[in-house]
Amino acid sequence: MARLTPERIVTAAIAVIGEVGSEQFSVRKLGDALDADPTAIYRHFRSKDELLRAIGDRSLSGVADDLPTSSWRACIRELSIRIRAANLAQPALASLVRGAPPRHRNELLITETMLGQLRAAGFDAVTAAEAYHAVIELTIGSATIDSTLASMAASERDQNYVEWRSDYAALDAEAFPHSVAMAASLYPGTADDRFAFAIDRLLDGLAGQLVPRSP
Amino acid sequence: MARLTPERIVTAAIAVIGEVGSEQFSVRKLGDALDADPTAIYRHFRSKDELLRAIGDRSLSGVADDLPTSSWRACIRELSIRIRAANLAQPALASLVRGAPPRHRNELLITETMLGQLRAAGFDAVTAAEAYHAVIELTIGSATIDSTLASMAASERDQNYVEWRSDYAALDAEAFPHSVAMAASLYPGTADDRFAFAIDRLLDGLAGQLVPRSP
DNA sequence: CGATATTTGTCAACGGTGTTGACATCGTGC
DNA sequence: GCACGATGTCAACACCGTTGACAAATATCG
Repeated sequence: MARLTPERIVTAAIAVIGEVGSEQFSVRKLGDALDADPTAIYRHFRSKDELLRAIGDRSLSGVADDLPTSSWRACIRELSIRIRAANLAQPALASLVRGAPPRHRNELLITETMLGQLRAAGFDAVTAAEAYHAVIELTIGSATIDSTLASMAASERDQNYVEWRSDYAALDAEAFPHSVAMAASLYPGTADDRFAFAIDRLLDGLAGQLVPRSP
Repeated sequence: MARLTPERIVTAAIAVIGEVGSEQFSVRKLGDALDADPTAIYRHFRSKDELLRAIGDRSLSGVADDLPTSSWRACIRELSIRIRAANLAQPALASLVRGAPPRHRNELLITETMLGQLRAAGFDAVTAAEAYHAVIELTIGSATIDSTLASMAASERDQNYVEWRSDYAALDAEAFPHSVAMAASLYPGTADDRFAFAIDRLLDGLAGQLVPRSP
């Protein structure tokens, strides 16, 4: 019987990443966690990158389940919030999104769901595609920027915000008047709040593209 | 006289990245390009990460110069397009944006410019901060997603699009009806076009937050 | 100028990485 | 039972970022 399977490897890899962080994750550590020779992994994945993609897809499982059906906006909003959360929890997802189109199961499900919602909302094919790309870009960008912060404890995170704001406040007020004046207002709310604001404004703008003259 | 300076090192590093790509960039290759021992670099930068940040800031030079003054939307639009272009040309910028707030000169200049435009447009401090974060998130996300494609030749890139669309078209039409139906419409226009659409819709949404009852 | 102190470049080395090829072992189909 | 392919093991390759000890060059000061 095969002791190792792709599923077991991915599960163990997620556990290892949870312990040591995605930066320090290595094939050798994964081998140790599996009580197997590190190179045995290469019997199931062609490369570490392929393994990372599988990890990414795993962490997207369930993301498109039980979404709100009240409106296309509510559905896409919730979906993008979940995608962002999955990315924050699992930075390995980054390697899945880099340039390559969705090829794995859960990715395809996300695309299908979003395209379906946009079409049902009344967007024509090209605009729906553009809107889809826009939502994904914003979601990935937010996750990328917040990823370092998300891996910190809440208190440490707050401490960072305090420091950053005082850094801005300490700038040369002549060269950077607005930064200084707004120092206290920067990084408002939580990172989740800021993303909610951003996606809501994007959805506002997208809604404006809909049926300019029908009702 | 000091043969090596931070400026020379950064310049050489950008050249090396241009040749071998940012993935393959290493301190040893940089040392070769400088005709110096690789470890000499550590006399000028504490770590490779610090060097990457300096590279990032260098590639942002001029990004905030001569921006359109016709409207806040035109200004922010152009600025974000330039930031995205800089990120695509120089993937090392990614390490600059990950979680850390702007600390280098050009980054601070970008923040200052954008905050100033938003305040002048009439946004209150908190909303201006939220809008700033939203624009940056979308810009970084688009650059992240497009970075792999941007490093390819135009013909190769087109070839990729063709393949991806046919991948979608070949999906199971029962499980992924919208993906199949819209296969030909996916990845519309150029990546630049798609970003322009996205930033315009986000700016639409942000404009909707302005003075709901004044004029 | 000379002597001294600090900065800068060189070298060897450490501990780590992803990956490959040769070899042994195991489970399964004939 | 045997052969064969899939899987696990081991040693090794070619890299990587980084550090410490030492030499050369430069700056500082009497």
